[in-house]
Amino acid sequence: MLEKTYAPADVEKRWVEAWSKARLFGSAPVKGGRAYTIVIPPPNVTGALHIGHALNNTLQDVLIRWHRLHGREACWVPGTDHGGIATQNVMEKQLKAEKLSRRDLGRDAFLERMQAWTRDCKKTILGQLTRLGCALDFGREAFTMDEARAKSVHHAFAEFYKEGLIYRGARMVNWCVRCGTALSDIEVESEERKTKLWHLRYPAADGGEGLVVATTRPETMLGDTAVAVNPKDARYAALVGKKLKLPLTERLIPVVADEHVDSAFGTGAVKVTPAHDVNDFEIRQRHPEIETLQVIGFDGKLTPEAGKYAGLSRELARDAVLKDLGDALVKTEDHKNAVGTCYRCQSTIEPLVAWQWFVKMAPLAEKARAALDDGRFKIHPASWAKPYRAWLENIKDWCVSRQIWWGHRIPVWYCQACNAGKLGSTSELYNTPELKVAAVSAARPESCPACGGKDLIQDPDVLDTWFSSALWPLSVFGWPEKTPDLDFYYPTDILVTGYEILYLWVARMQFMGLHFMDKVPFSAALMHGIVRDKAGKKMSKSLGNVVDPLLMMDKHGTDALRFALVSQAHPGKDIPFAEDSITGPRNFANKLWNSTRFVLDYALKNEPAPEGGYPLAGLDKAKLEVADRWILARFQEVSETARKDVESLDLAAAANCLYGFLWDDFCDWYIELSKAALADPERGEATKTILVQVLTGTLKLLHPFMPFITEELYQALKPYAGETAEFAFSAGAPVLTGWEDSSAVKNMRFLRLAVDSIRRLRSILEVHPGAKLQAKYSGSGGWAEFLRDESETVMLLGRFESLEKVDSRPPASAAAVAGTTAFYFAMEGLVDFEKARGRLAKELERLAKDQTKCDAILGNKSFVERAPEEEVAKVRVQRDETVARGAALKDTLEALGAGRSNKGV
RNA sequence: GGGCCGUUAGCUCAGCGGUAGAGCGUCCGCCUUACACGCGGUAGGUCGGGGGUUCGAAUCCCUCACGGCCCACCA
Repeated sequence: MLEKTYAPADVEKRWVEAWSKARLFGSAPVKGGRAYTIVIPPPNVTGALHIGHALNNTLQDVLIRWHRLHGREACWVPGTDHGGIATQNVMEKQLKAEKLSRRDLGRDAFLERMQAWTRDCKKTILGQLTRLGCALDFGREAFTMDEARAKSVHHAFAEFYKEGLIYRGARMVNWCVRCGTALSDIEVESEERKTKLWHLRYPAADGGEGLVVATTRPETMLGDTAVAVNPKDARYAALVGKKLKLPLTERLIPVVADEHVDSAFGTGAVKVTPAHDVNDFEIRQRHPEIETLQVIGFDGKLTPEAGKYAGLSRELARDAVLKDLGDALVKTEDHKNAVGTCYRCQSTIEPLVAWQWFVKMAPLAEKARAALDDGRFKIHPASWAKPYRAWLENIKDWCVSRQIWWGHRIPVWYCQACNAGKLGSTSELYNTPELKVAAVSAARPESCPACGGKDLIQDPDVLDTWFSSALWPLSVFGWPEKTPDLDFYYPTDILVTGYEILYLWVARMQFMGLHFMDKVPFSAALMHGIVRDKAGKKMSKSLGNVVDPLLMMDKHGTDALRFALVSQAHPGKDIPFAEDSITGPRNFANKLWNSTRFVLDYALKNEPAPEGGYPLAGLDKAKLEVADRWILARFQEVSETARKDVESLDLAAAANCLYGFLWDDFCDWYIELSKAALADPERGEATKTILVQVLTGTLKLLHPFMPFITEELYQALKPYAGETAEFAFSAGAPVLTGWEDSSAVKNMRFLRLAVDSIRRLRSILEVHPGAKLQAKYSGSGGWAEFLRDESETVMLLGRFESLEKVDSRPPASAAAVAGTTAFYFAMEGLVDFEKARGRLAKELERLAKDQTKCDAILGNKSFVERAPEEEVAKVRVQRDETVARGAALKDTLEALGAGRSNKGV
């Protein structure tokens, strides 16, 4: 016997254990089987999971369970990501609390601490995923920095190197001063800031007035080595080729003409600082006569080249320079400017020239573009395809070296002898040009292949964390080994992730997969939105609007949380979420619970299940009643709709469709109707069968969305359903064919219309809900006959004591109308007549409006002539019904006028 | 500066060519023998503005406004 209210905690705990014990989610290649594979977007080992992870993983779990239910060899690979800079930052914060830095510890000790942290964090994360109900194949757990994944990374690096797709070069890179490393272009976020545009006068070397440049970064003027103007700009034509005197310094700098300069912006003259600005760097490449002077160092402080400003931070140097410029600062205006910031620590990016490792992207991107264009890869929603293609077509090389410690060490070795002492004892090579590579290998080579030297050092940098993530769909199946897993599961079926990492991750997986396997790593990507708060703001600790998924699970149940998230997760749309989003789904869980209680306790009276249960096959369709045929037809239709929704990746639509069916169709109507049918010895068995089968089937379809409660209820129902699967997970989808039945659907629609109408009238007349009325009905055509057969049903739902047919309206009766059929009941002693008259009058008004509208439409000749016949017929029927209802209401009003109120008498 | 998405009931969102829908909230009844995490009923919308196509438009086209996002080297 089930409790009255569903209590999730105990149920969830039990099934987590049972599933785990049964190794239910394990998967292995099956000959002739059809895989359905997903690799998890591995969460960074930076801490506990947040609600975004809950969404991401719930969606994947729905897909995995759904496809398992529908017969696929589902495999969901779990794992975590070492998380590079992000994770190192977490550790550095911890160290800071102990008043330590990573350099205090040294590289080895630091990495040891990182490993320990990682172990704990992985445990937390996998525990949380388990708690969320994720059907992950835990035997396949992977980590982006474990031994197997390291092999993939080293192999990919070596292959790229061999093919000339990876190279070391000096470029202007995005340098994060706080993190102390270079970043790739897409790891820089741009942030609009209110700042100033400063106008500075640079006098001519010959004593002339020179010109005025406009800048947003006055401190970099110390590194200016030229001024550029547009070649077509007549204002400055005479100055081109001349020298200017750079204020605050003794240096003379040339004026050059360059197409890049926009004459309309600022003063039309641009100061050129090749060491600290991407554009200026490029201008210098077009004008080799320009020198380069680095005045800001990798530590974010001014270099000795900056003279007396050396050692100041960028910010302080700006203040000092502006102060010292004096009259040379001719104007200051407000200006909005986009500033690059580090996506991991939000500090302002400094563009600096450094020696880094780069991956050549154009050839890789070209393959990805082709896969997109010929449909081998599809993005959902499709609106992301365009920006994705644009990105592929304008791609720049990928800076993959990071000057941090936590990551895959770059597998490159340099020979001291061959590099003529350039290496020294330094652990930083980003300032060291033109190094000769001795070997590309994970392990230390015996000796230098070129000179036989034994003094080899490994590149101190590590790879961008996204490099190993990019290989994830390959590496988790053992690539580069040709494993049976790789053969069976690759390419995977779908990748589910947030749109914010489309370029950082999704695109690069496409690159790697297409390059190394010549096959897309996944044929579809489902890009979901971000979970926001109810005001549409991103959740963040500083705003204090974060919702802890674990707390939600504890308070309302995991299934409720999952359903709340999925039922709002339309592809590509953000999800507004607050704790009250869960109450609806929580109530729904309870509804499932109680409908099962009804079937087991009330319908089946907890009798033991007969051998083989109550199979659908045992039904004789010819002997079924309208309601029976209707609910079966609806169920078949709903399973089909849900299947299509999942196929088109609109999981929210599938969830909502099942929700509506269970609550509205099954509970509100079928269960209510079954109460009479169960009492009828001729219909009892069939009704039990339908109750059991439709409920069990719905629970199975809901299982991917709400695995715990459906498992619990499935276990209770399965003997009655005649099922033998050990778990709902592997029970197979309900099989429904041949139950479509348009006449049952039509009849049921009429029945519902009739009951709705009766209920409305009862409510208008304030008939006590418990009062049983003596009712009569009249009507012509087929419905009258239908009602005779269904009088039991109408009596039950309309709460009538009796229902008999009459030819015309009994005097002093109220009438409820469905189509052209009317139900009457006496009003004697029932109502507050005044109030009822008011409401009836209002409804009459509405009907009159409807009728006018119908008449207008039908009076429109071109509509009648040109619209399809069935549309015209629809309006005609509607008009007739409106007229009939109006007449009945008028009668009722009249009767009310004749009657006497018993209120206040 | 380009591009994309959105603007529908008080709130959050479905609907995407045939008389405006759901959930939550409101209000009014009901502890009706599965469920008060419930049942029945009710109010509430010129579907962002303006044009156009069509017999008919929330739904297609154009345009404007307002949000949001992505991309971009205007110093």
